[in-house]
Formats: sequence, C-alpha cells, structure tokens
Amino acid sequence: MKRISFEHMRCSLAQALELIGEWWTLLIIREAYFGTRRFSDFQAELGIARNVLADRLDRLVANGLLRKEPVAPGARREHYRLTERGRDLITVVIALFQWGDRWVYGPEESPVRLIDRTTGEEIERLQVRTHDGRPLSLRDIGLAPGPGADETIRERFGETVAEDGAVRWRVRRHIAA
Amino acid sequence: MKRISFEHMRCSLAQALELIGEWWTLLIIREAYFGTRRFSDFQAELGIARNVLADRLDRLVANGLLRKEPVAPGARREHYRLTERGRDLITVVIALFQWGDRWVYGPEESPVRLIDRTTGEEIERLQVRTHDGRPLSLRDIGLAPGPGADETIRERFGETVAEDGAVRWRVRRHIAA
DNA sequence: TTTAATAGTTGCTTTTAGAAACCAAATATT
DNA sequence: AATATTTGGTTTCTAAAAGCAACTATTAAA
Repeated sequence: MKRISFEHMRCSLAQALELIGEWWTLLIIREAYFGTRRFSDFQAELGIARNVLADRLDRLVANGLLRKEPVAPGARREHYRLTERGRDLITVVIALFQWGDRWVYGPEESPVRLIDRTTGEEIERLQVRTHDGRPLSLRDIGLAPGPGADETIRERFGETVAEDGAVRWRVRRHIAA
Repeated sequence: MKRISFEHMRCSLAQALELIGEWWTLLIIREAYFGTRRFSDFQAELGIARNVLADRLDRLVANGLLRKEPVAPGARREHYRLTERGRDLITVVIALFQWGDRWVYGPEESPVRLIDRTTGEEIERLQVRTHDGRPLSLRDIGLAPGPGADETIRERFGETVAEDGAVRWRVRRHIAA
C-alpha cells in the first residue's frame, strides 16, 4: 500500500506516529528495553520477518532512537542500543502497556508486572497532572494553540478579543461530552 | 502485505497495539477527542482515504473503542463517539503527544498546548511514579512475571527459590544499561 | 419534489509485509 | 591455518493493505 506520511501534519502526535507508528516498531523498542541488542535476538524473540526487521532498525537508527555500536570495545560486529531519545519513549510504552493490561487482560491475567525495583511494589498508573502535580480529570484537560500553531490550527480554536484588545483563543475541551 | 497479528503474544503492549497500532487509528482517536464525530468530518480533517476510514471505524466499533449512535435522539443518521475504553487512551495520546512535542518540535515550536482548563497552565509531563506517588527513575523500573505469565515469559525471568522454599523471580531491569 | 449532502462501497493501482532462500563477513572450532 | 558455524543481513517472490477516484443508496434540506 502506498502510505501517506504524517510528516506534513502540524501535530506532535502525528510526528511521533510518523517515527514509531509503523507495524512492529514499538515492539522492537519494547524488546530493546528488555535488553535485546542483536539482530538475531530481535528476530527470534519477536518472530518478525528479517527484511522488515532490517528496515525498521535502519529507520530507528536514522531517526536517532537507536544507535549502532560495536558489541564490545574494538569488536567488528555491531548491535543496536537505545539512545536518550529512544529511552524517553518509556511513558509511551508504559501508557500502552497499562491500557492493554486494563482493557485486554484484567489484573488477574496480567502477563508482566511493572514494579519499583527497590520495593517490589507495582508502579502507579500514569496520571495526567497539573503543572504543580495535582491529578487532573479528563474534563479539565484543555487544548490551546501553541507558539508553532499554523493557520489551520488557529482556525480550529476560535479567536476572541478581550476588552483590553488582547487576543485570546477559545480553549477547546479535550474529550467531547 | 499479509500482516502478522500480535494477538497470540502474551504481552499487554502487543495487545494494545493490536487494537490501536494500525496506520491512522490513533489519529482517528485524537480527532474524536477533538470533538469530531461524523464520517465526513474525520475524512476531511485527516485526509484519510474513505475506504480505509470505513475499515478503521468499523474495527474501532467492533473493539469497543468507539460506538455508533444516532446524531440526535430519534434521528436516522449515526455518528461515532468514544466509549469509556476509548477515552481511557488519554494517557497514551498524551504520552505520544508530549514525546513528539519534545523531540520533534521544541517548546518554541509546539503547535498545540495541553492545558489545565481551570488555570490555563500547561499540564505536567507524564511521569512514572511509585504506588505511593513518588517519581521513579528509569533505572528503578523493573519487570516481573504477572499472574497471567506463561512459560515463555517465566523463562525470561530466571526462577530462584528462597531458603523457605518460596519461588521468587529474578527481577529484570527495564532499560538495559 | 427536487437537490444536495452524507456515509459509505467498488474496482483498480501501488506499496508494504511475510516467507524462504541465499550470501558475505565475522567468529569459533579443530 | 583450514574449516565450520553463526551473524547480519539482502534478494526474490507472493499476498494483503493503503491510496485514489468513481459510483451508489439513503437521509436531510430547500
């Protein structure tokens, strides 16, 4: 299938998906988190076709989520390690993980637990919070145009002008009622 | 392409991706968050091919992330609304959003801001926390087999038996060093 | 009553994923 | 040093998705 790229969309979500939204990509990242580094190990653990794996790894390296480095100092052979950029996907991975855990398996069927290594306790579910750390309910999450908003985006938020002449944007509620 | 399903994998992440990991799906969810409900509006906003949109919407309804309901009480025509299950993807969407915001645009180029509607302040970045709410560093996140672990999973965590005969599992660090 | 909009479907093309076979380089074995 | 094996791919082929445009049936608007 000729597939449309999301690159032209001015949306952080679309950009993220452009880099990690392909089939297999996030499972490769998961596998890297798990400690897998070598081509054959990714292949064997995931059961992915070798040509597809090669393509995904290339792309992840090109996009700076993985980097290739010698398996040992001075060795010829190389393997794949997460970069800072790749490691920062942890919240994405955990968010998906917790969602699947909750809505596909229940708590009694969860195959893997995410724990605090120092206590062994399960970690908390990810929560949306205000800038000062208070949990924020869905209804109170809003959207507003950012500094990089283009015309299309600003159009979706209506412009309003206050009495003092300052430009405001109508805040859109996240989640339609 | 004949595409392998992730359904057989005993992994919450794989299950989540099976339901929302296809091309376009998460952008459709985003659009639904934004308030879009009708077929043509999804199509026009996203620029997705109509047959693909039809397929995705069907699948999302079948999987209980969206539901079809009359556009108005008593009306013939129907549109699509998020279910509880779909709305609970908010952390996934925000995690991806924040990642893209950080690593593709910078703070100065962000097209859309996520805010607390009551104060107008930007929301906090999602953070991994312990069960009692303290922020948890990457290095302290661990994995252990859950109640629904199968043989393959348990194999990846080595089994250890304590003096009292109780079975323990070696905790695996998330993120290889 | 006619027109227009909506919500798809159909058929065709292009691209991607999967499978298997193949191959060169690096490493391990004798 | 010669041989075997493992590793990290590439190539070729097939089948299924995604894109595109044209078409259609139903609902709503004028």
